[in-house]
Amino acid sequence: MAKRPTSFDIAQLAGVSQPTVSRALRGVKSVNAQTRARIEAIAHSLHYAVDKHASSLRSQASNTLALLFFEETADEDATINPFFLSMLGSITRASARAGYDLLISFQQLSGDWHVDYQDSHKADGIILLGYGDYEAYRARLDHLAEQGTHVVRWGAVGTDPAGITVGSDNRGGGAQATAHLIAQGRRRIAFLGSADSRYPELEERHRGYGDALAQAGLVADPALRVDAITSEEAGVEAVATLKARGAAYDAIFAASDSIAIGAMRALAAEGRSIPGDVAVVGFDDIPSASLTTPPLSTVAQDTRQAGALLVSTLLGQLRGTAITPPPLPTRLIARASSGA
Amino acid sequence: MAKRPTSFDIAQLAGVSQPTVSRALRGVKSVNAQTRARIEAIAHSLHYAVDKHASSLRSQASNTLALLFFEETADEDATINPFFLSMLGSITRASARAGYDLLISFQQLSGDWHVDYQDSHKADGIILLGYGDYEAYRARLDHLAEQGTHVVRWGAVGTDPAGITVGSDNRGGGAQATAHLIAQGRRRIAFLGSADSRYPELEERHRGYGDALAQAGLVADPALRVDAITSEEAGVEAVATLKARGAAYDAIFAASDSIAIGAMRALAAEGRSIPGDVAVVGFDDIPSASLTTPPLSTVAQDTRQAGALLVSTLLGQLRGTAITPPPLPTRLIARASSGA
DNA sequence: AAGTGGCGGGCATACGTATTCACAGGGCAG
DNA sequence: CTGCCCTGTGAATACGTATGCCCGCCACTT
Repeated sequence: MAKRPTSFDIAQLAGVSQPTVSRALRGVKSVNAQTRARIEAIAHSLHYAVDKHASSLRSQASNTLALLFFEETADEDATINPFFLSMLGSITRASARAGYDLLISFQQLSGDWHVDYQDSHKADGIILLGYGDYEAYRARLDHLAEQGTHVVRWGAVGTDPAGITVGSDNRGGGAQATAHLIAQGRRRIAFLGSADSRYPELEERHRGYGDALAQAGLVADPALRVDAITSEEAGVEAVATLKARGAAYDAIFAASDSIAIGAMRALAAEGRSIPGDVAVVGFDDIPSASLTTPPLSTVAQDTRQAGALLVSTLLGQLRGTAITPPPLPTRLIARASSGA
Repeated sequence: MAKRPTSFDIAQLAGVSQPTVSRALRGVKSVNAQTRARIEAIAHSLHYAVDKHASSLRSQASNTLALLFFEETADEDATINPFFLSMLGSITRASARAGYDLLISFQQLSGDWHVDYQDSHKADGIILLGYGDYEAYRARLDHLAEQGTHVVRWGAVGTDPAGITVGSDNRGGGAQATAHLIAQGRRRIAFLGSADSRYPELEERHRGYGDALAQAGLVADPALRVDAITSEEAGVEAVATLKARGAAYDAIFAASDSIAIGAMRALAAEGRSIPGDVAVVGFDDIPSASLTTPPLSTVAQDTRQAGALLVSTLLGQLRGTAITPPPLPTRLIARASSGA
């Protein structure tokens, strides 16, 4: 009574053998419908649940996915990028819906996560989340690929050199944001982000920025491009850099909301009005974006779809039907910061 | 070469038996130091990692914890309470530090999560997170307790009738917030939350509110207490309710930041200035709190400690040294919304 | 009447590790 | 010199499930 029931117990009560119980509960069709029903009834009444470890050991499949968040630093209170956090929900749900458990962990780019999950059979597949210097872990990704480990990343579709990547249409989103600013009559639009290939999604957003400028017959002024990697501090510094350069600008397209929020704070400190003096558009639509003063216009990524797509792509890989899905469309959300 | 190495492979290479490998890698002291060193070297060079499922099956311990977020609704885009999300980091880290993997999932209060984890051996212990009608899942908690499942909840310490609970000093925090408002010269302080025993943490915060009023020789006016369960909508409605009642008030203590943010929005819509007409204090210090206009004063819970404490308490239970830790201290963060 | 296929299900075994027991050899006290 | 304990290690086995293989039976062909 105190012990957990096993498939043998069920078998005995049902008057069949243990393998039949196993087959019945997993829906193998070679089991007679009546027999199955009887077994299921007994299993249910005993609160029987398949022992996950025994099952995984035998079948060599853990029915588990791992979600790895990458952090730039080992800092304990480093807050995870809110955008990735917002994908947590949809990933969790999509994973559950597919019948997979989800392991979660935070990793440094430099750690040896690439060994842990593969070799211990903890998970059948891995989802990687986090901006970060791509080159820094490319070697590890390649290593995983060699081993046949299944990995999906959220990143810049079609640009990443290795592995399967799911992502938004960053270039299109960058163009949307920039075109929107142009439509508001802005002409001197600064780009706060990175055109560096180590950050492919930011690079793509910068390309979109260039696309929109070109479309409007404008020329991108190098003096208006400032490097900034996703964080509020980076946004603050970027605005300081613009000031130091003496650059004149009437709008900012920030490659992420975090940068945008930092930039807005810095602008306010400089006494420049938003959107009067400077219109601002961000990227990601994190929850805080609607609470800033003024509320931040931004390019929303479809996080709900994103999670589902990450999981389904990964499962496709597991089943051998690997596909690289097309980029997800983005959506411009015009709030007050861009003067809409 | 293509196959994962097993402990037998290591054993063969080291010229010992498989059990010795098992012992060596787990640090059992009966293994000769030289032998151990040799085994470890070989294991490392082969990228060997213990198969989690085989290990768990044999030892009957999964070395895994489960983190369950409770949601009120089955709504797909329901956003998780940001406060709980902020504990994710510290829980994840604390769990990893203790050598445990962490499974995560979202559950409806009404689901049958109480069966899944216990009976399938997925996890050695469970961490429950989420406000919610306590009565609704009390039966399930009791059920788990009977089975000897190890569970820890984040909640109201000492008030919850069953199971081990870790939580902040909600009563003290409520008093801090209220006393702060009184110190700002406010006398008609509304409480937006719940004094209902189904939400013990909110009830405790209300008690603290009462404590502070009494301390100042003030009397709690029932007309100033409005029910609101953690959400921005609830905050909006609560302010509407106050207006409908024609209640006069010069301050609001909201039992959570979400409520406070909703309330501030409603106040702004009514044309009342913050903190001029109404001072506002929230609870939780969610990330958005510093971005509102004006920035929201609030009572911060120590989420970092919280995660560590949840995990260590749970592990204590597993080891049979169960203790109920004292409530964590809270900290008042005075921002502009309270007129500081 | 003798094949011929399914269908349903039992038997044996494998998955990779941890643990119990037994045991060899050496040191040491009697 | 004998018995005894201690240190290290090997042999055997258990954990609970999934799966390959085989077999008995019945319904149909020819």
